Amino acid sequence: MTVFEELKERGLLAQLTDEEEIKELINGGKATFYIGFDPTADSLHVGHFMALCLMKRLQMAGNKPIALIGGGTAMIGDPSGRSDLRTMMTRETIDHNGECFKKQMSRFIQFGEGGENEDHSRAIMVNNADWLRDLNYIEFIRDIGVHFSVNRMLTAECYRQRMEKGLSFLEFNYMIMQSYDFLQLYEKYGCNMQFGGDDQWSNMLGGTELIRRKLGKDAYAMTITLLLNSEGKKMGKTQKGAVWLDPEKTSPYEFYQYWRNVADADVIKCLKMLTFLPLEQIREMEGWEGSQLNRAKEILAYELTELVHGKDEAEKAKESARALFAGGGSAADMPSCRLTEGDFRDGTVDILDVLVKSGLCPSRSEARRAVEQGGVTVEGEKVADIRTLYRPEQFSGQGLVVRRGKKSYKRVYWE
RNA sequence: GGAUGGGUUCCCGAGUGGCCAAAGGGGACAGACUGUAAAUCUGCUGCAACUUGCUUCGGUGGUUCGAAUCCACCCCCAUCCA
Repeated sequence: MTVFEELKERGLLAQLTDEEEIKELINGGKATFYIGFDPTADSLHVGHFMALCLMKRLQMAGNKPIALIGGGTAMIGDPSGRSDLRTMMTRETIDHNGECFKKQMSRFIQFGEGGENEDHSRAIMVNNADWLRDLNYIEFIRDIGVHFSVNRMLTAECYRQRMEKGLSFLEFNYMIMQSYDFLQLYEKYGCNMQFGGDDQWSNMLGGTELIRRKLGKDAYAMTITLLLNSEGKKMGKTQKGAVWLDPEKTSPYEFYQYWRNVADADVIKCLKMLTFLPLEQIREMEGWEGSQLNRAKEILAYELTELVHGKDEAEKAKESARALFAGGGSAADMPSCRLTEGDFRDGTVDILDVLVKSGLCPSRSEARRAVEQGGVTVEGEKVADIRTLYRPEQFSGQGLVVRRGKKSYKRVYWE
């Protein structure tokens, strides 16, 4: 099976400028393609992960990836898919974030050193801050700006949505900057293709058109399907925010749990789009029904945790989850928290403080509610009274497993 | 710059002087049912205290026994005009 067929089969492809050409190029390993990442946070998240997987797949087929860190474009902010203005970030923050991206990406993609005899498919990383930040305004609009029609730009989906809510001139320029990136990469590295999320389509088209007008050459663009859940919302978001790839921001256990809990309707789609499991194996799972799908979710969670955090972490997360949900025995690797001297008053802590200190509840009021509604368990015993007290020695050794609701656990201990 | 309409608790959105911690919906959370799913039903949703206190309605001052509600100034948003 060719890469192109595989991508198609997995449901990753959304829009393409020229299907035949693109198929030819990527199947033959002749493409040099780029994907842009705006460093708007200090870690990549699940949304980026799809793009990284795509990069990896194409790299394995012999194509050369260029990871573009948007140190310049991040200073403007992409209006696509947003209903409000982004908060402006300082140059320092953007640069710091870019560095963080770089480290995380190196785990997935093979980067080269840039030597002459290097394999074509080694990836390179560039930062558009290098050519965007020092642009001269007049020169730029004369040179590049002439090629853009405002009338056309306004008809682009990403701007149309913003016509109601308001769109600043700053953000309006984003498309032009991104198009300019493509042109730069085309000239410098012979980059002939751009990939990105489906919400990037109009920005990407801007680039191919700019290259045609400016150089009279053809370049191609292809978008990948946005990973939406069955309710039509972007996946990888929780009420707490994004699901991060950085273990400090989203622990491997939480990461695992996120995928373990996807809706029935989404499992197969996620397996296809996010994992590297062979398609035959996934097709088999498609036939699974009812509670058997639970098994598929476990596979999904394991696979992804392994990809992102490694085998050890994936095993640990799986064991913890099994112990908590299936067995009841306490697992050593579940999230834990340590109490300190100051947490005890008159030699005791009440259950509410335990809940707050462990981060299971944000306030005593909420902790009180949780207990009153029968949602709190300590070592498997339901806590009925909000004034239940605990002594330090009860937390020694393995500590106590405190549970709030069905899915939030913390092992609370005291040295 | 001018005119008009707006800024309410996580979100949408009522509320035009006390009965407002603020209707209603959504979301989130908890319970029941399940498969760590969905749907459904119930509860709950500012903080702290066991029935009382404290902080909130763009900002700052003011009027009043009392203001989300009235007044002044300011900031921000939308629409129309320039």
